[in-house]
Amino acid sequence: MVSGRPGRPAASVSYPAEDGLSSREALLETALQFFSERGFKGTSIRDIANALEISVSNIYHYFGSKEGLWLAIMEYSVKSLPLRLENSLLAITDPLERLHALVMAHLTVSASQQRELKMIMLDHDRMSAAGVQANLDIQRRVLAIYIRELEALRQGGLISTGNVRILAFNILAVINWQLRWFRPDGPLSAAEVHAEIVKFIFHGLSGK
Amino acid sequence: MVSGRPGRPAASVSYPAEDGLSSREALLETALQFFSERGFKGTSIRDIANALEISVSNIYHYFGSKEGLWLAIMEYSVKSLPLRLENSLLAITDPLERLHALVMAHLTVSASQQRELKMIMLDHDRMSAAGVQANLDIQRRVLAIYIRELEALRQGGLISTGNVRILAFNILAVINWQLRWFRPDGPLSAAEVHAEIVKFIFHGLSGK
DNA sequence: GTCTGAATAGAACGTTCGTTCTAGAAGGCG
DNA sequence: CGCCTTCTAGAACGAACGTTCTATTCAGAC
Repeated sequence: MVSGRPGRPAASVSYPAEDGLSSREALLETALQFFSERGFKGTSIRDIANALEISVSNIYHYFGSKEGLWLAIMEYSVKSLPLRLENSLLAITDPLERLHALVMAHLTVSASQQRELKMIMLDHDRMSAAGVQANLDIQRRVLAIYIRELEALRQGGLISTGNVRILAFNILAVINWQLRWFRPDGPLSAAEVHAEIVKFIFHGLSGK
Repeated sequence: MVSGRPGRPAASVSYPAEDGLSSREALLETALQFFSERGFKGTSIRDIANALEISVSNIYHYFGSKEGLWLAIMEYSVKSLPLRLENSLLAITDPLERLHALVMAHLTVSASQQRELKMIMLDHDRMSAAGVQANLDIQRRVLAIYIRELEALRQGGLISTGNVRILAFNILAVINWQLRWFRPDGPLSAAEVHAEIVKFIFHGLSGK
């Protein structure tokens, strides 16, 4: 024995984490904060470990690698996005109502998982194949859902567009862009922003 | 003298650059390509130098630092964006026509400087204060132009919105998002995409 | 009580990073 | 020609990076 205090924390003081989080949970939470603010390349594992005042060994113990940590965050959150969007459509048949429900569900998830969704939007960092592939896969599946719903609208004569794909990108644009500029602690409420976005998607500048 | 081939290239072969670009111009072009694809943090100066098969010393000779190279690209391109947008409005008085001209000008610049504008949109890389400040400054000035024009529309009773700021963000969303997904060499023409975007901004899903 | 495995610390490794330093080659000018 | 500035190469440096390794402590099973 040399010195220091390795091994489990002394039980009396809740050591590494704020609150009652386990080390693993604290790592996920802290990594999420850093990744969503500074991206994958912009965040070092020492940043994360130092913020929690623990050793970097913990990251390798729990997640194997830096990318494993990224994928673990994706796993418990963002990965479910396509399914959650599909679920919002289950009981609805009217095409316009379906799209409205889809957008609302998307905005709701955005509000509750702003940082997680920001992570997959910063795709210009290059992580190794598996990581970037997981990101792209989720984005593709979400895009496919929107295209499918818009195509139904178009065939029903409810919208007139030359290209549903461009339309889908435009809708995703306003939803995803909001992740960049909206501040939950700012002057605007999430409900207010969501209402404006929905209005813009369905009627553009001209309002309702 | 040891070996190798330092000094100016042998005049017969146009050495470092493809085509007739000077070393400085070739560096700007190559750096632009890397920065727009992989961001500031994701691009190393050795990436850039190796792609041109020259030494990293050139970057320090011409630009002083990695960030100086970034700022030089901004200087000769993106920095003029706010002015170019203002110029598009000079002869127009009708508020709706002004906004239309603004959007068209913005899309035109986007088409000719897609990579440059992408650079300032990847703001999640953290470069030192001066660099990130220049980025934010440009984005703020563009936002201010849109807000000013939308406010004029609102006061003229031509649009009904609860918040022109959100509206401005929504318009910037579709314009900037297009930088991410549009591929000039893809199946869609720029004109086609621009027309759809304008239609979406002014009328949303419902089309014209 | 002893053993085993999970959890943690801290040093160390090899690589890559941005940058600096030293020096050589070419061009312009007298 | 000789001189000075510009341009270029390449080695080297210190810091930071992701990762590995070794060692230690605690909790629980027996």
